[in-house]
Amino acid sequence: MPELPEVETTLRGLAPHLTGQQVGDVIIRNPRLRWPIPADLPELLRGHTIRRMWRRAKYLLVEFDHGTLILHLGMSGSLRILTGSAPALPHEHFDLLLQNGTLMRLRDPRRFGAVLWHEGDIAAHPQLASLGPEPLEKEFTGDYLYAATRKRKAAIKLLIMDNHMVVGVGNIYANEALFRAGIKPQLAAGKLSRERCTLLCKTTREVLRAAIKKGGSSLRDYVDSDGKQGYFQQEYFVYGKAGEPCRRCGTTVKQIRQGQRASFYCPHCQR
DNA sequence: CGCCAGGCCTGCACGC
DNA sequence: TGCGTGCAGGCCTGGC
Repeated sequence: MPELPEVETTLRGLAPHLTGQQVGDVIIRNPRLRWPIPADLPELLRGHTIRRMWRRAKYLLVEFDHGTLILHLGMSGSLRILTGSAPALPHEHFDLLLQNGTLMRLRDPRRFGAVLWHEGDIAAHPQLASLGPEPLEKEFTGDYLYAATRKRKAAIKLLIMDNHMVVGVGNIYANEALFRAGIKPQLAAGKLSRERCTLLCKTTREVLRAAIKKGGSSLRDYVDSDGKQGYFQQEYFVYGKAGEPCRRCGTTVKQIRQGQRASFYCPHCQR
């Protein structure tokens, strides 16, 4: 279930293997992801060179001279590098073969992910055009968050998970960032002071950075690994801890539902 | 067996 | 009218 740190780690793992390489072939075993994988992708990519790989929100972008391959891991997707001819296992829907024998393989049991092709300005792509700032870039500041949440009655947790507000903050890290900031997830976003916005901005970056750092240490297993990527086994303060004592104060961690998703918080530490 | 997990798009209802 | 906002539904399968 990739959140931004997993996507970033995937990017860092893939980029050295793919950048500068020429595509030999594309294999689509099952095109039925969130949107169909374009059937003409093999013809589009064969012989073309990967110029650059980068990330916007949770979209992985593989740039060619004539367009961009957009990859999204959805909820259960993972990408890994293989060499030689590895037989495909169930749920391994898509391969990008390079002329040097390297193979990038997409596995996505739940098929919420996506493989798309876009020609022209990638920033104009419908899926990318209306995204908010990257949480780890300098545009995401306390002042920005403060301004963007004024008069908003929605719960702060829902808003920091909203890609128009800031991208890449999934359920786990939203819960953890709010705990670290001492902010109750149900609090109406518009009621946050500027100071608390600044703090939340800071803790959001902290939890994401810490997770990326953890992910980096598992990168050595990237090639020819068994492919089990999953979450980095990080110690969470509140996520998944309903009924357990808060690690900070001992109060029982509560679980509620917001926007059909589980929220966890400490009623004592978070106000 | 049924339910839940999760990202994120789409569509609906509402109010200014 | 049109937009921003706030909800809810839907897509999937593995694991409990």
